[in-house]
Amino acid sequence: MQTLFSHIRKYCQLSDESLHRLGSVLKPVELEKGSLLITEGKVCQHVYFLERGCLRGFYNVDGREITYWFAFENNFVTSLLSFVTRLPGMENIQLLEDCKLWAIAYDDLQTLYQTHTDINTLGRIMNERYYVMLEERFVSNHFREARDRYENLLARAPHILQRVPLGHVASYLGMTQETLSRIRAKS
Amino acid sequence: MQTLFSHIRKYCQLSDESLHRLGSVLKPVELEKGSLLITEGKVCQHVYFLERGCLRGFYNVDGREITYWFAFENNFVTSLLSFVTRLPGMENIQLLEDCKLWAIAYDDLQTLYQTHTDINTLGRIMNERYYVMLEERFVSNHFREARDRYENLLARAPHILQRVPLGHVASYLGMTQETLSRIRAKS
DNA sequence: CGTTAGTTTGAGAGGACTCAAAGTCTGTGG
DNA sequence: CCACAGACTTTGAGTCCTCTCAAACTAACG
Repeated sequence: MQTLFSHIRKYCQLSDESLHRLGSVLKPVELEKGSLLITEGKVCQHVYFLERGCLRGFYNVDGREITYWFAFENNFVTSLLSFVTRLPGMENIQLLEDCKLWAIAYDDLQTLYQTHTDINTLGRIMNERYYVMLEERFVSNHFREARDRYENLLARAPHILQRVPLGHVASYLGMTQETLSRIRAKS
Repeated sequence: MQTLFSHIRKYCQLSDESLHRLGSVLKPVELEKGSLLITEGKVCQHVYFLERGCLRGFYNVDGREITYWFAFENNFVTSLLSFVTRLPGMENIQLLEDCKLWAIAYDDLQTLYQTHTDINTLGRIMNERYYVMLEERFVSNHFREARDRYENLLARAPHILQRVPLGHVASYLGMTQETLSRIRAKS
């Protein structure tokens, strides 16, 4: 839990009282590689903090899995769309390694938002950061050539290639596994 | 300004005091079609509320303009990345019609966030909503065929096609203007 | 050492791109 | 009311990238 607290401290200062309250509603979760943390068709009830491991978010579009997000240590994870709208989401989140997480339930978080201003601020700041990251991803996906998208990823987040199966990365980059394999071969 | 207030009211209840304070820092802005509201290389200093008109956000990638966002009446507009990080952004925002906007400066907004809890909450909720919209866009862009992306747009936001030049829409959909024109011809 | 998951290689088809040119629409001034 | 300029859209032809389907290869693990 200290890992989470020191992660939070990077973005905003919480009072001891707020940290204590936050700590009291966090539940530890350990799951093994391959299992699904969040599945489509359900209302997402938790935000998770990923302390160890990595995972991917994916959609089923037209019979194929579209991976659009990876998370590694020290990141918050949820199906934000479903979590925020309280509607069933289309998103799946799958563990790519054995993971250690901390979960906070929707109702608990809303209560904290209302009772603790600094946690409300934390929520806003985290949201801003996630928006910004998604936007960066979005723009880099607009590179026309598959090769450019790959090289952009290589420059921006090479660690992804070291920990994630190629097929998922290819999907993340909007190309087939075969194309990505050929691009790498020619590097 | 009432337009803005009633827009806000849809998402969260602000106290009269908060509305009054918000109103006191808003500056009206009127600009004509074609002008740039935000340009790359600068730190974005404002969030705008678009009361009338429409505009687009675009990046210059590799010598060509990539339109990735449109905004119409009753939307907040900013270069969120630059606004949040306080770093120069790569984003441009251009008016596609004559527009009426309300501007709020960064410092004013931060002050309001600190002094008025309900405005902080509003900021968080707006961020959540914008994240969700971007994510939806992101996923719909993963449709493989250009035709599918077009039809998805047609189902989701047909008004865009009625108000925005085809070239921008094509860029928004990640295809050339010629391709989009041919797709429409075959519908 | 066999099984399975993951990656690479090959061949052929087709969609989207580029460059180029011809239409179409709209508003302005004569 | 017409003619024209400028912005926008469509059409054409040829090329190339990426896709699909298939099969072989490699690595990891029990």
